[in-house]
Amino acid sequence: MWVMNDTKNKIIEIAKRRGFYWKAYEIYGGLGGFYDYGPLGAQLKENILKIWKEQFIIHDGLLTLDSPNLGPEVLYVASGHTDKFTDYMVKCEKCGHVFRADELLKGVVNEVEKLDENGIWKAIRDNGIRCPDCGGPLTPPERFHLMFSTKVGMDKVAFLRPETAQGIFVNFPILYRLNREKLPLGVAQVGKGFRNEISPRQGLLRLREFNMAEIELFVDPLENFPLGEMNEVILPLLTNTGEELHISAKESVAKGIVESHMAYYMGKVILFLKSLGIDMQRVRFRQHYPEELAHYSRDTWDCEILLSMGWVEVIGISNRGDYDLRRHMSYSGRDLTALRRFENPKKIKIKKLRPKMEILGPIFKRDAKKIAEIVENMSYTDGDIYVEINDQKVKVPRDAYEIVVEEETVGGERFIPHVIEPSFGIDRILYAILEHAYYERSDSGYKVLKLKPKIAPVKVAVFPLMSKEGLDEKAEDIMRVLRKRGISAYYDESGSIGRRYARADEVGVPFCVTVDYRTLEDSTVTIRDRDTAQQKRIKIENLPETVESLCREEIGFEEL
RNA sequence: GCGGGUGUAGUCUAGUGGUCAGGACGGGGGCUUCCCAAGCCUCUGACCCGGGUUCGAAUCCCGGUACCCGCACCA
Repeated sequence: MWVMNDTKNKIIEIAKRRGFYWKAYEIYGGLGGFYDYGPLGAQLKENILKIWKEQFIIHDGLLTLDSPNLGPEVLYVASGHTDKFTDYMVKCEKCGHVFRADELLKGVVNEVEKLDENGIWKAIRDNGIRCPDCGGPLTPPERFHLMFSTKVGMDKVAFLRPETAQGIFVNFPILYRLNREKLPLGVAQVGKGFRNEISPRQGLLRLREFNMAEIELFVDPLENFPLGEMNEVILPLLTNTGEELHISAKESVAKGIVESHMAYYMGKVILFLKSLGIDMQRVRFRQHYPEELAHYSRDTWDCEILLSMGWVEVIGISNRGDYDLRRHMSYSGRDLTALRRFENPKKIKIKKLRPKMEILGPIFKRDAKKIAEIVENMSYTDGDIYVEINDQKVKVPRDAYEIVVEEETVGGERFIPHVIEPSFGIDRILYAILEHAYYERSDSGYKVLKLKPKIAPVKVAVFPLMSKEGLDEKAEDIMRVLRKRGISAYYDESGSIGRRYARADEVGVPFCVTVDYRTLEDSTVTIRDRDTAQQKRIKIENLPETVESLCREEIGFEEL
């Protein structure tokens, strides 16, 4: 374990020294759970997100949404977060241990979740509950809010979003229309989330402000999702019954282990992580135990990556059912349903009431028209009808209407879509990439980040073998040409050539170009591959193109 | 939030109640016979913050803050 922990410390050291990330606000002593991304880290994050957007948004034609970080109180009341995100904590006065009050009262009091602060305190005293560790007396409960709150304007309570998802749910009707009223409808949002963690730890792994990329896939629960290209992707599964399986996505659905939409995304996640350079031997999907599920979730599979501190959740795929839309419907009063179209529109015969005006008229005079309207819209009935009009109940006799049978065509039925939510912790993924990319060369012990060219923050370093006799100017020219092609490049003439290679390796620069004396004779340069330290010589005029295809991973270095 | 530990240049670290806080690596400049962190010269730069004890505190004490480990928490 200490060996593994060592890796973590080395990553932290490089991250700070070379500019990937570091604790925020350090000159004021720092602030727990907040980090700055430095030049390399910010670029790395951007590259990760670019690939994410390509694979999840563009490839699948999802809609993108960019909604605010702050939301009104009612939004989070409806979502269930104000309830579920507030814990009442009690502390032992003797040994100082802190407990969740609801945990202590479970089994002692019915409907613990309905108790407020006073109710909890009363229940603790009435039942003589004491510290489970040492038997000491407990303090009154204290609220601990896991959402950051603030005021909008003078006094309107608002919360910073703990997930980007709610912004998508409340926009379902618009998005549904923009998708031409078709399901499945996938909406993606990349942005920040905020959670006031009790104790943020482990650097980038537990942040109070973090980067997330979320998809809400609205589906018809009656429809099975075709897995397409994901059919044969092998999923490493750990079920909540403790079963470990390596089976294809297709099989996982066929065996009833994974719901089809979720299986599709699990396949995509595997391909995504592979393209980021994550070691597939250290990836698994772990199914949540029923008691572990979030308040909105019916089933959750966490994608976990093995890091030096153990298995770490980086992506969660949840089946949120119709929880969110149902809640927002009831709190907002808006219709958030979708239409399930029948393959063949159904003809339905319905019995309706048709008022007979010749009878209603004489009885009700002026009110006859209004009463007729009411009767017309009533569901089928027989016998005398009582109708309320002008605050009075009046009797419509049976002979004042007749029963007719009408045929209607029904095109479909309305239902609340279910939501499948793959949610990506970008900061955790970024950290996992660094750990999996890190190694020390066996011969020299030098540190290397074997970042894939696609995500490497810097693609090329250009060196003059010596900074004289025009080699330096030539090298700087080459760097400028590369930059103009949109390739992130830097120039380095400081120190020996070996040191410059080492410096580049440590931050994962995949390719180094060196201008030497032969360059002046035949306009060729050497290009060096980080992972093998091998060099090839190519013409300067071909360099930008070559580097471009290398960085797009269209060709490998060995093919040069 | 609790218990334990830690906090010295960009990084890793030495150190003691009392001269100028030492080293290594890094970084800048220069020299060099220059393709994998070579060498030499030179420069750069630190005692987490606040209070207390003391003639004197980076060192001891208290508080804060941050990190690490454990507990708890982690929708």
